[in-house]
Amino acid sequence: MASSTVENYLKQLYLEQRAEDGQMIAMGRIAAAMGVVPGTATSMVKALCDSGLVEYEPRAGVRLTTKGETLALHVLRRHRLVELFLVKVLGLDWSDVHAEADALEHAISDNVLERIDDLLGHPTVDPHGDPIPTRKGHVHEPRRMSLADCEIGVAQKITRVLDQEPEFLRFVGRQGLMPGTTVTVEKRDVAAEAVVVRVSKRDGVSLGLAAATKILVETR
Amino acid sequence: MASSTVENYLKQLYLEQRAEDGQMIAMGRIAAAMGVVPGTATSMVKALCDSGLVEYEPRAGVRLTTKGETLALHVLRRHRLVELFLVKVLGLDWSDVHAEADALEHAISDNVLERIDDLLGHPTVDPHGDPIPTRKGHVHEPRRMSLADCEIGVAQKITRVLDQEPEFLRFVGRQGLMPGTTVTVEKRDVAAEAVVVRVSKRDGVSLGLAAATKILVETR
DNA sequence: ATCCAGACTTTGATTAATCAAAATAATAAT
DNA sequence: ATTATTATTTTGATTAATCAAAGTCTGGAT
Repeated sequence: MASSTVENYLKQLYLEQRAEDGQMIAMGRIAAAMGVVPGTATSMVKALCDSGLVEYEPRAGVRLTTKGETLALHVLRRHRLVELFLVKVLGLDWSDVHAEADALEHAISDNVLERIDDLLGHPTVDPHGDPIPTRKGHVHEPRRMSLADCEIGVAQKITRVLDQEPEFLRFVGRQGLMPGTTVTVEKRDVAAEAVVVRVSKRDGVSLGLAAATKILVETR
Repeated sequence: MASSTVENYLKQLYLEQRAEDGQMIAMGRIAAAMGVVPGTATSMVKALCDSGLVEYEPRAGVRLTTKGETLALHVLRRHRLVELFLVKVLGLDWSDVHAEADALEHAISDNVLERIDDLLGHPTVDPHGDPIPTRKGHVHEPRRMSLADCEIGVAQKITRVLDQEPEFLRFVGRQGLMPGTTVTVEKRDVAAEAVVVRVSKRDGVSLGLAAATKILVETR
């Protein structure tokens, strides 16, 4: 059995790998992501390598093996199903569930997880729009188009919010920019790093380019 | 924050203390209950003593302090609410939930726990009839009367089953002796260590005295 | 009173995960 | 090409939890 620590490293490696698009992940990144000093990451990654969960080239970086990726996806499945469960069944606020799920994802058996999956009706995305890997460890990560680069003046459906920080999520919720909502980008000023978005009939919400990048959409 | 290990020792100490009726608990008992060698229990108990969670007298035994008992009751509250939740909301079998709850009880935040409590309507007992401690850490442990010592020929309501072994629980379930059921003890042969119980209109179920001791009742 | 058996404690090692700080390699700047 | 900067790896220690095995009580049995 993989320890919680091992599961967390694998999950984080998977997320970094997605963000960095398949390259080897620099040791500094994973150390920062895990909140440990670099030396700790080095020795942990070596151990993961010995277990066949990652490939590790000293001074080049680290990459998940197929085995490691499968395990990472199982952890991610638990995490995201738990998040949705906490929102849908227990009524927690979507800005809180990330932290709760980080604890629960290591304590849930397959048996319990599948009951949760049944209860939720085999959902495909969590409350932030992140895709839920299947039992077999498959994920559909669709092409990424955000409020920062989608077409202007055309109706867009918000599908995903790429930041788990409670503060950001509360902001998004306040502005009604949660997954499922239909919006239109009114103008985008790259120099000023500002994007103005119209939500339903209300007047435009303006947000920074960095924030806009974290809100993914799909043309309706 | 108390580690899962510390929480488990406290929970076990509480349960042993209930079973042994307030005496000091022998180190051998707690070692056996935790499944560790005696030396491990000694050093762990010393650590608990340093944290003010137990009183420890070398070669005399160990006893929870008020602080330790409060913490133990919080763990037990989590355990029992989770058990009931697993049965009522996720539909797990009552013979499986003990093991599941052992893992989950350390990963559940107060916030999530209180939502579960709300969802279940502030229950007072878990699926085995064990009382659920309140948020403040109070438990009502009623006087214990079992199928082995209750009055014969009088209707009794089963209130509690004192064994978490899946095999025993499945037997109890098969015979319809779960908490809530009304039964009557027909005869009891102490020499033969046998008890015959009538469940509803069906014919008598006979069980050993040891098993009868583990099924608590309350005269209707 | 002495001895013995069983319960308990000590001691020394081990494993997983971590940090601090020193050493090393690779990259960028002059 | 040499130097300076930065990332990474090593080394040595630490903490929590554990075991194995050796040592020590203590309460009966003789």
